[in-house]
Amino acid sequence: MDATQMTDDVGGSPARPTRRERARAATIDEIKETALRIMHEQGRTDLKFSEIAREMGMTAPALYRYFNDRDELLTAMIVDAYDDLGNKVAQAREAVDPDDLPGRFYAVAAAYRAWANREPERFALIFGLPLPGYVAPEEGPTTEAAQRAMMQLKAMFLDAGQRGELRSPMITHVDKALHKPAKDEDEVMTPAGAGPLPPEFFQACLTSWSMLHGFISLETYGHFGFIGPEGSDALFNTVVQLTALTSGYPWPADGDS
Amino acid sequence: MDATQMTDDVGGSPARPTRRERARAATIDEIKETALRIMHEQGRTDLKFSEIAREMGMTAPALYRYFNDRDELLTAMIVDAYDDLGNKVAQAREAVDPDDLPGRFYAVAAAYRAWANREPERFALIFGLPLPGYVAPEEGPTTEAAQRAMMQLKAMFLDAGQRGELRSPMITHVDKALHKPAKDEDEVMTPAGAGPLPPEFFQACLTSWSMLHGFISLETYGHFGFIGPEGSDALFNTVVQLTALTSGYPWPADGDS
DNA sequence: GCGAATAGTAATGATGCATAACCAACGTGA
DNA sequence: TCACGTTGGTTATGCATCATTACTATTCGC
Repeated sequence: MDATQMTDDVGGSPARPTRRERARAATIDEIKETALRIMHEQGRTDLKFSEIAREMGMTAPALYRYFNDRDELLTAMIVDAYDDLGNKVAQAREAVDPDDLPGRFYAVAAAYRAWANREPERFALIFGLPLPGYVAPEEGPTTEAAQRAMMQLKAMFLDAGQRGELRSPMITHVDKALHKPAKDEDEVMTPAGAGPLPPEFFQACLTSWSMLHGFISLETYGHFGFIGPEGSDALFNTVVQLTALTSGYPWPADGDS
Repeated sequence: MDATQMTDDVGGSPARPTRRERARAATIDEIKETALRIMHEQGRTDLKFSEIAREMGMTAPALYRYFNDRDELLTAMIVDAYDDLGNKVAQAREAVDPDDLPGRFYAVAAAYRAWANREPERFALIFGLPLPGYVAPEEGPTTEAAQRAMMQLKAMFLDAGQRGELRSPMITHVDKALHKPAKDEDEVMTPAGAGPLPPEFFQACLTSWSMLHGFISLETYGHFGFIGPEGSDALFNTVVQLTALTSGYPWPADGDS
């Protein structure tokens, strides 16, 4: 029934994706790539079936074979965006010596920033005002994808915690409401084999996200244009530093980068 | 020529706005109010002349008498949004005892937050991805309005500085690029009769903005839904506290609110 | 009151989404 | 190898919306 789910259908033959399935998957990828390209070219986050089809040398109704409606395609685009962001961040983190915790923290922040600056439309797609008609499917794939991406930050704190490198976060109160995230979500967000993250560091995780996200968001949309690129870089370094220091994450005594 | 500027036109008859001018100004206000209402009702930041007109009991082409094109109306909406935000923040600040600096800081942050939560569309309009076709007029009114709003934060630091209440911000490097914002902008952003803000506090001003903005942006777009309203409040308090502490702004030793 | 500027309407053309009906191609099984 | 069913695609249709042109009515100011 659901066209988009036929590709990764379970039960069938996991070893051998049939020829048709491969062709279908390729077309789906091409649709998404085309949609993404149009988003970049035009600086918008909404999509027009007719335009995508035209760009692909197809006709609009054909796309309905692959996505039942606009929202389904949008959902796929959002999930892809979250996953791409998460992958880029994870990749950046793992490219740094595991013992260099500050380096990993900086790499994660820098990857987040670079991704946003490189793809403002995708950034807006997942972190901006939801598109007019769009309603995210309840408890659906977008939420899960968001949690996967968010987990990258949490994993970093967990890792530092397991190495006993976390200092106490710079906060006076740890609020009860933040002690326990919903259980099922916690399962998703906690990497296998890791103990639970102490509540104060979960809170630190969220404040870190906020701080980094604020700079990145303002920069991405051009609100720091008046301080120039060098100013932006300097400000970013400062924000990263403050984020690490306040969250209890290891940071060199006078390190600037 | 420029329809939107006829209302606050200088030079003309300052004492006596003619009947036509008054009617015209009223209509312009109604257009903007209607546009804003539609934005709220539909959760979108773009505008459709036809819809605005219909809502006003008019027809679309009539609006072109007041705004030459969509961009002109958008510019007016953006300026109004910045001004409203700035006013609300200033208002909140001035409602607190001038000697209670932490209270003022919190009030400003809370006003920023409340404004964003109350008007997500306006928030997106000025802090989100620019609308597809729209190009902000160079050196135009939007930039000035943005600076006026931003000045509220700067003024708060200036005031604390004049009272000798500022501690050193928690940063190791003050970057040259941030030392001198462009001169003309500095004129706009510095309230009359105040000495210049030392560079490290200008930097602190920007980091404060980033930190607060990050939380507010994520919360406004529903990314903190999973921690619930109490969790959001707690997180906000923490972020405000961290912002004040890291920026050198006065904050009680163990104050939570 | 008269004329010009201003406000408003009706008609036009273009575009987009979505669906239905129809056609082509491919691959599997007899 | 040939026919049939599944899948992919196009043309045709209905509906809705928006910006603009050309035209009409109103209203102010002298």
